[in-house]
Amino acid sequence: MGPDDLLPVGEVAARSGTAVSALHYYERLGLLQATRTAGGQRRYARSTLRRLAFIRAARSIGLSLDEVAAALATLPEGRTPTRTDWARLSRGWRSRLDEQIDALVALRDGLDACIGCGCLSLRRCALSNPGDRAAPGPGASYLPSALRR
Amino acid sequence: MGPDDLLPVGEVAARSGTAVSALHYYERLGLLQATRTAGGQRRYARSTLRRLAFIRAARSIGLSLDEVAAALATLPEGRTPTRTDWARLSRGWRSRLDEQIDALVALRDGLDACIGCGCLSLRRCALSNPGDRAAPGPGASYLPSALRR
DNA sequence: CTGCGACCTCGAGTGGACTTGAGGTCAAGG
DNA sequence: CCTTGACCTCAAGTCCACTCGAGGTCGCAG
Repeated sequence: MGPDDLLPVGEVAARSGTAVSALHYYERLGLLQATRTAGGQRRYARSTLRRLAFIRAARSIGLSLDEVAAALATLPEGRTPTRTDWARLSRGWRSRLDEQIDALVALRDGLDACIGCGCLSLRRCALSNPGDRAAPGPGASYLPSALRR
Repeated sequence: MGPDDLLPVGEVAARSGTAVSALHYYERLGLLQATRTAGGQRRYARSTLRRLAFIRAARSIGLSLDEVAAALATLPEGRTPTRTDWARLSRGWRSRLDEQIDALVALRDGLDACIGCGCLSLRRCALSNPGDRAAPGPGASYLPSALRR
C-alpha cells in the first residue's frame, strides 16, 4: 500500500462507477492521467479515485466537463492535491450548490403557491415573468437564473 | 381577449424565452400543438405559454423531453387544462424537487464535512462509498441517488 | 509456456436537444 | 399593389458525453 500502489483501469472503473470508455475519454480531455506499464497498459494512482469522485459530483450538479476541467486545472501539477486544494475547489462549488438549492426551493415553493392558484404562468404567480409586463394577459415563465442553465 | 385570441410563433418564442426552432421541435415531438391560419402559419393558444412554462421548468430540474411528454400526456385532451390538472402534475414534480433538494443539501453538507477532512472519497467521509468495503483504502464516490441521474 | 481475460488504439456510432440553411410563402403597413 | 419581415418545410448539421466494434496486445494463473 505504498504511494506507488497503482490500479488497473478495470478496478478504477468498478470502484468509481465509471465506464472504462469514459475513463479513456476523460483522459483524452485531460481530466485524468495515468502512468503506463512497460506493455502500455494504464495504471492509475489512488488519488484518481478522488478526482473521479469530484468529476462525478460536479457533473451531477450540472457542471460540464469543460467546467470540471477548468476547476481541476487549478489543482497543483506534479504533487498529489492536499486537503486544502480540494477544500478550495469544494468552496467554489458550494456557492453553485447554494444557488441550485435556492432555485429548487423557490421553484418548489412556487409550485405550492401555484397549486393554490392553479397556474404556472399567471402574472401574480410566484413563477410569472415580470419581464412580460408589456404584453397583457399571462406572462412567460420565470425561473430562478440558477435553474435556467 | 376572447378565448380565440391566438399568438403567432414569434410572440410565443419571445414571451416564453424559447427559440422558434425549439417550438417547431416540441411540436414535432407532440409536446405542443398549434392551429394554423389559412396560409399555414401557426397560431398558438394562450395556454401554450403555460405549457411552455411547465416544459421549461421540468427541463430545468432535469426531466427529459420524453418524461415531460409523458406528464403532459396525462392532461385532458380537448379542453384547456384546469388548475386542478396542473396541480396534479405539479404534485408529481414536487417529490422530484424534494429529492433533488435533499440530494443537493446532502452533497453540500458532505462537502462541508470534507473541507474538514480534506477528502471527497475517503471511507469516513460523508460522500464515501459504503459499497466499496471489499477494497481497502479510499472508496468510490457516493452520491445520493437523485443526483446520479 | 499457454490460454484467456483484461487491456490497447482508433474511428465511427449514438442519443438528446436543438440549430442552421436553403428555398420559398404569408400578411400587414404604406 | 408592393414590399418587407415574419413565417413555412425539410434535411442536414452541431454539440455534448459517451459508447461500440474491430483488430490486436498484455500479463498472470495454472
